[in-house]
Amino acid sequence: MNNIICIAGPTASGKTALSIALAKELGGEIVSCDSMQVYKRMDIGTAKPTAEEMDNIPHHMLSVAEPWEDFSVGKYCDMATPIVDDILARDKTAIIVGGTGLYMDALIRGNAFAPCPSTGCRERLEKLANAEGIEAVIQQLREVDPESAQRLHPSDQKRIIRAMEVYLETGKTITQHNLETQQIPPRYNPVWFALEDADRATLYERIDRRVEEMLRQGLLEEIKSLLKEGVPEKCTAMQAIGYKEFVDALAGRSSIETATELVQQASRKYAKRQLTWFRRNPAIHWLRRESGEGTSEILSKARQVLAECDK
RNA sequence: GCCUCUGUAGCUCAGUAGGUAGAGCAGCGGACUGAAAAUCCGCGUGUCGUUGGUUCGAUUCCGACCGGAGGCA
Repeated sequence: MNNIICIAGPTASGKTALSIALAKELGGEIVSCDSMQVYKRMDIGTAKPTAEEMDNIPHHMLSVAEPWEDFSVGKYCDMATPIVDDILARDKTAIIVGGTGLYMDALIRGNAFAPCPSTGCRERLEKLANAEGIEAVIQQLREVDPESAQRLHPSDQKRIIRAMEVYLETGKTITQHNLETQQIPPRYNPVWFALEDADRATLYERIDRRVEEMLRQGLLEEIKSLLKEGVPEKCTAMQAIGYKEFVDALAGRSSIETATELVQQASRKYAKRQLTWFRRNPAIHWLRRESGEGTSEILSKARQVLAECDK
């Protein structure tokens, strides 16, 4: 009997509904795996489940950080791992659900991340890149970690700086670090699910409708009050889809209509990237939603897979 | 009714002095090890409005027709 279940899938694919239905059936608890639902007071735009939807099923890792905090995969794993262990210790099923593939993989594999101390090292590298161009950082990286310098695209400034930072902070190259973490066997062995629509257009329609629904539920008010309490416009949380675009509109840099379309479009692209991430996970059982199918059909498909796994 | 402009990718538009065409956006595919709802890479998907004519060859030149915009009546 496997007592960890992962539910992945693109945005607006029905992960929340499935996870709660499964939790009721199995006596499980839900661990959210979403890089934006961790922030407090960002409820509507991140599509957090409401108290009514949760229906008394325990939910973890929702609203655990302040919007101005810099959250990260590392923090997520540090917080979520003991929660999962506790659920298992109480002999209940842990249902890990969310759309942030990096976080989910890291939690399951028990990744040890290269430390990220705030010694100003990253800032210095960023300054160098801005002043002399990223080529200067690539040059440094090439000397200590030629594999990374070769592997990373010259335009991918973020990863180039990160690679150099890891070396400067730890004395070990990120190449070596990655190699070592790959050797470690996964911490957990879950049953993997991911949701997918038979027809991409159906997903896109659902995304469009959901953005409109968020506006009706008061997304603009939510954003206004975050700004009012002093959450900086450029912090990580405000980079979330549905926030950055409406921040621009509220500041008069675009219209609400334009922002709405941008949010819908960004969500479509995001859904595509999520699917790309999950597709390369061979352990995933894909729950394919044919047109017109709802949560009950998906739930019974999941049930079948679980029965197979129990044999 | 007449005159002028216009019709090329899903959208906005280039272009071919006649040799079946290319940009941006959209879309599709991929990468991803402490910002990941972030960041980055790759890929043109086409009855060139329709139909005749000229031509070895027409999206390109000529005619007619159809659709759109404007002007004169």
